[in-house]
Amino acid sequence: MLDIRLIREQPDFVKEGLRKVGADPALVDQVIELDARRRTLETEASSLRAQRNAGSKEIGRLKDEAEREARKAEMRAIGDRIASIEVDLKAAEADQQNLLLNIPNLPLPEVPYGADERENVVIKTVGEPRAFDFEPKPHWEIGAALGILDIERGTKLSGSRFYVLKGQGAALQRALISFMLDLHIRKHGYTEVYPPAVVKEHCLVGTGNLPKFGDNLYRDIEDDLWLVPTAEVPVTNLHREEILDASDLPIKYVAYSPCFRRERMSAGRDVRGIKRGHQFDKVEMVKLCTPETSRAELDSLIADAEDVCRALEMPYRVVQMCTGDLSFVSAIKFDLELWAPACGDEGGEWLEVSSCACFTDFQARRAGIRYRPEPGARPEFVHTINGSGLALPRTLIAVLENYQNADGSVTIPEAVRPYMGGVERICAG
RNA sequence: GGAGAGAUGGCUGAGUGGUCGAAAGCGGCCGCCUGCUAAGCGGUUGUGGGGGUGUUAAGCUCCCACCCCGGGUUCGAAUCCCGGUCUCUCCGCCA
Repeated sequence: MLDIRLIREQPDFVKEGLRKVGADPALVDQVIELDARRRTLETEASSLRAQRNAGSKEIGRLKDEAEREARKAEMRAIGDRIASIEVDLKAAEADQQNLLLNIPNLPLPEVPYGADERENVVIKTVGEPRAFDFEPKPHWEIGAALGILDIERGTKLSGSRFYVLKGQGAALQRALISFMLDLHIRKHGYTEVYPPAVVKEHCLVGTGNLPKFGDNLYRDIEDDLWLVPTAEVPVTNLHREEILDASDLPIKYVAYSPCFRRERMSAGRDVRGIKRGHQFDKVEMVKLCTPETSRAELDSLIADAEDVCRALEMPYRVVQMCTGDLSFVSAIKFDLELWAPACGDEGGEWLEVSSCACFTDFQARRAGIRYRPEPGARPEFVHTINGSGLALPRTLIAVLENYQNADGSVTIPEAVRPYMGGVERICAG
């Protein structure tokens, strides 16, 4: 959510930002209009309440019965006026809030301008795709042949976009999760969190998934709860409606969680293999920090995510999103992509395994996460940052495809072997 | 799932219709005092919104809302009534 004061005081600046991300700048004028109406009603209601408060206090002191009754009638009339203004005021507040919740974040000045994903910028590419002396197979063939991936039975259980990992396949995924968690906890200084995978609506409003993107979420209507699409949601909301001490910042959390997405908008896309499922696992890093440090904290979070790619010894690249491809909540965003040599239509594909972004105070304002810069100072909103470290099925895909051997076996990356009980390769049978 | 108790400021905890944004204590901050520390003394200490003044600053000032949330009664609600959420205790069930 944008600061209404910023919109009010620098409407042209906000419009320019909205234009860059492809949003309608007219939203600014709409919000300003609603805000003016809201403030008029607010002023009116508050002065009437002041009158009633003063009048009511007086009634308490009056002794003359007739005088009291006269005063009561007067106050009753004011009360009626207040009630009717309050109806309008509540509506105005709701309208304004509603509109504000649907306005995207503004891009940082450094974000390259572009209309859509075609104008994203590859920042760097690390590692060389391996030269195969045989035709590399896609992961769904490798997995099926090794008996570690069963897409048919996943579909039998739960429908399309579900799969089952078995034996060493399941073990490998579990090993990757443990490996990543330990790396971030021990080497990068994150605190591990195990959050609920089911949350209340306000958490999703806090992170910006609602009200706009509800159709990508699974929901339990019975208890009015939602399945999380990422651990970002519960972890960011950990400190919702809190005022943190400046000395507590930055807060660095890493969480493993299952993620659930309906993927209705991507029907027909990525149908082959396990690249895009309704349920997947992810290790997610979340930071809360001061505005002054957020840009540097984003860079270090990206470095932490990259460290996973490096440790797994697979080619990867970092892509910066242009203004037109930023998400609703991001002010700046970088994707990490692992190379998968046999995915895609023609000989390999970069798989998005992490999306690292700074949300400035956009989420913090929605979730009410503040900090006190100095003892006694006015609270300010923190900046939130997050990124995967990394997303699981895709990392698994990359391992299977990059580390496959001519005989159909898959070598386990060295860094993961301790988490696989020392197993060095997965073989058929 | 059944029965009961409760939810007040950073914390503990008073307050049952007006003078309560809320006693007291603790903690925090500022100052005084004191070889140092501790103790002591004085002051101060919630959040949000709106108006005025001011350079769309700092500051000053006035008002409103908030005692879990949402309704209701009343001239007036932390206080009374209804609904909800959460916590605790006991019973049942259970990985």
